[in-house]
Amino acid sequence: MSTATSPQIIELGAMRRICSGCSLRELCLPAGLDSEAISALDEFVQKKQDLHVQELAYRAGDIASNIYAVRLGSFKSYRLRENGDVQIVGIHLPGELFGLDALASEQRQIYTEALEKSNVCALPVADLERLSRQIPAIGRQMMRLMARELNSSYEEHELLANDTALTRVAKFIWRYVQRRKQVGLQTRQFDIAISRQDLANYLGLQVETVSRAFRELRDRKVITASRSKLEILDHAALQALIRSE
Amino acid sequence: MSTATSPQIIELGAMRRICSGCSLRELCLPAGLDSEAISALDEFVQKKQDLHVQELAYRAGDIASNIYAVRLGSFKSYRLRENGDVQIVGIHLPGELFGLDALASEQRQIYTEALEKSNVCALPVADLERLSRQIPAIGRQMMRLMARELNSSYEEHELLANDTALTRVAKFIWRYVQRRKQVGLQTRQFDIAISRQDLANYLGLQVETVSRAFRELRDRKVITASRSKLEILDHAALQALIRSE
DNA sequence: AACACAAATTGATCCTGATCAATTCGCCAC
DNA sequence: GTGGCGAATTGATCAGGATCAATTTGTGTT
Repeated sequence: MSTATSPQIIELGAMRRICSGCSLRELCLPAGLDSEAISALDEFVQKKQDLHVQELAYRAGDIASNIYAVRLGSFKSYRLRENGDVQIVGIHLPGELFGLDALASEQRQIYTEALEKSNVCALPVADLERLSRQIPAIGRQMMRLMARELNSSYEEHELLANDTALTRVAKFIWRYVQRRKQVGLQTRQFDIAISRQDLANYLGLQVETVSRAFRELRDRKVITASRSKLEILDHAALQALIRSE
Repeated sequence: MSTATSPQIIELGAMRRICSGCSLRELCLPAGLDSEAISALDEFVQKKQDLHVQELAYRAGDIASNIYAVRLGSFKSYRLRENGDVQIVGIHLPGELFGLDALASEQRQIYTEALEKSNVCALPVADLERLSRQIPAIGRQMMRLMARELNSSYEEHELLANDTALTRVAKFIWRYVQRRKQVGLQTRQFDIAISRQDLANYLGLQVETVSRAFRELRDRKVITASRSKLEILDHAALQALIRSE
């Protein structure tokens, strides 16, 4: 039961204080930077932060003082609709950045909340701006990361505009697995801290529909799933489901 | 009949070659920059470009060499789905930038096509990068513009995940009007170059459903609409429709 | 002015996913 | 281990929008 989480714990132990020693450096802000640039980053990336379940990294209306890199755990970003309902607009996994949307000292438009016990690097925006003036590569990397965000927002648009419930869920799982693979996490069986309710909300569906999609995938022997435990039985079948749309 | 377009023609005449004299400078890249920074921009923003209906500013796979500012006309950005279908992910109006998603010399992921006879400023990315090294304010402005893009992608997520067909159409029209207001264009009656088909595609609906939503809005005396001519009869009612979701 | 063609509208029916309503399951506290 | 509670599942019904099928309407052309 606890085997699914143990690789993460080992990884946490291996992490160093700073980018140079961080196992996520290839995927995070330092990706593609030379060692000089990374050393410069190291001086600023000292602020690490633990967050417990449901703790907010920031709330809408806050002045954006940091961007964040997920070291461990996961997060959801959400807006509050006119009627007070939550709309989840993003999920953040280890090695990914969040809070980029409020760059250049604007006010936060969204809330970002830990889905489980998590740990982040907080990167002060002011430092980053100063730094990218000294080292252009860092500014360029920031741009690249924001561009990546934009591109994945297009993928989301596509999913929400056209895909059936089953396809949405299958795509979500597939992409989730790909993102885990990126950072060297287990891709066969693992925990997803995201509740069915949150997943439904994010995918523009109802909980019941998501539940039925899971059952369908279980019936087709593509996955096994019980609460937060997920096991991919047939990666190929999952991919096939997505391609056929 | 042609009265709806004549304000635009007058505006075109008033435009200068460069940012300093451009009527859109308050909303475009130069927004918030001091006159020194704008002068620096002026040296690079010389490349203007006319595009005819259906002409592509760029296609997926291209190396991104420019970002674009719409001076006149409108554009749609789209992805090609696995099955070859188009998925429109963005609409660009005068005073807005597009092509930001491929910053930092990545390959284009999307196509951007003129919806009508249009005119853009093409800003070479290489120049911009050099420029923002000299003048930090320009780099910061770029960041701010990308952040704005991200935030509007969250609004789109919300719309696609939760809103009914009528609300989607009402929101689209409302936001479209707000964007026109921004740049000082008519907000009571005007042309929308976007076809019902494209609008449906963008909003994740079928053409017939969009058509029925227009009829509903017409029945409620909120708008009049015939093909591309649109008139807002009751701004307040339109806004009320959106708020009630 | 009449024609031709594409775009938009309208109508009828179908189907996917929403909604309403119980259970059942997993997990934590004691 | 047992109890309790929220999360998830399952079932039955409903409805909003998709789909299929004609028309109608605009618009540009000769």
